[in-house]
Amino acid sequence: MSSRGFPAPPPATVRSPRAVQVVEAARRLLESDGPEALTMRRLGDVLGIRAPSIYKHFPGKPALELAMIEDALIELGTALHRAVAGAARGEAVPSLLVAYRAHALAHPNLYRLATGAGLARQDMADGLEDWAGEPFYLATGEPHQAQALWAFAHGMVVLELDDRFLPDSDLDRTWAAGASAFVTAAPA
Amino acid sequence: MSSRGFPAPPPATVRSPRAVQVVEAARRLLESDGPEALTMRRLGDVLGIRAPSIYKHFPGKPALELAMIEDALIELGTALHRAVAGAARGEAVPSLLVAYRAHALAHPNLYRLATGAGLARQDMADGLEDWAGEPFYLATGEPHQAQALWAFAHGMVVLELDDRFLPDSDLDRTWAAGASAFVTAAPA
DNA sequence: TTGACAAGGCTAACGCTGTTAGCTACCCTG
DNA sequence: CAGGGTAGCTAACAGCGTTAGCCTTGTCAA
Repeated sequence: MSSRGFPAPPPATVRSPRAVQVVEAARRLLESDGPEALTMRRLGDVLGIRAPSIYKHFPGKPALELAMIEDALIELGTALHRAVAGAARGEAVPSLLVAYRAHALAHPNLYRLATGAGLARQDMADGLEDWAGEPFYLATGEPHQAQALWAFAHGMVVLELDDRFLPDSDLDRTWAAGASAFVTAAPA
Repeated sequence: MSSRGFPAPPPATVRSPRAVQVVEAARRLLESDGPEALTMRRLGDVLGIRAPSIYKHFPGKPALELAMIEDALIELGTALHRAVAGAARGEAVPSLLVAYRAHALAHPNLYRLATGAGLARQDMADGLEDWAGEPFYLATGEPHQAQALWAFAHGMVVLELDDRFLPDSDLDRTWAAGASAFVTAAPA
């Protein structure tokens, strides 16, 4: 638990100082210029290095992406845990959804990277994904409700990021509709 | 409406006979060998053709993917319209969700292609996306409920396809939890 | 002081990707 | 029989992730 009022994330994978710099540069590149800009050669340019030298710090691009995803999950999990820990009684679900949406929309490219297909989940720090998803269980108190609420939040975010809703949609109301659905359906 | 009991899809883009063959081959390749196998050269091999010759039929890979996505949306929309049209009173939402899940899991790679980021939506046949999403409005009777239900279904499918749920999850129950949440929250 | 070794950079190159340019052969129409 | 469209071809380009092999620098022990 600790003084922050919610459980600490599992220990992150250790990284050399230079590896930390590489991840930071990769993240800036991804967030500012989009996923197609995250290229070993362009990342090398940012670092003042040739692309093959990056392989001195990470065995390949997937490993580098995994490091970025670990950071992203820690930050997202922290935001979600804080949201439910600080919510008034009965307000956990709406508070969680607001935090989820805000965090994802604030880091759209990182969110897409972390939730995209084809990532080597078995190489991720043990328990990190579970810890990041725990707030959904804390807010609903029931595992299937938690999974369903998570699916709703994730679906909303990806559809919103991809501009898949009708142009004049009032998405605040759609999020509210989902929140109230899961609140009224919550077990006693 | 017509005799099928639900509105017909908007007219599809016209394709030359050879273009139809190209799309069919591309679809078989994608469904059987996954997205990384859908390559212009490999597609050419399947067709007994060199990769540059494909450009006689489609201006580029995105246009070819768009054609595949149009087919996918027509099929998905047909399945969803049929599900709500044939559902007993009050059973529209569960019936819709069952059809959505079944269709997506039956064509996982095509579903991912159609719902992935970065597709040129403005080039798609007018009204096709709206028509395919219409069953969600028909099942809920309210636009924000419809969007929220769609987000839940899409989120469930992508999380299920990506194996992001805990290994021993009973996903039938999770789908049921979402269905009942939206049913009990539905307006009078 | 010197030798060994690791860390971290480099160039050259490979096989893959989507794509373009330019050529050629066939077929249908006038 | 000429012209034009259709549909194939080869060669090539730039960019991708990645590997092999080399070299310099710094540290640390003998």
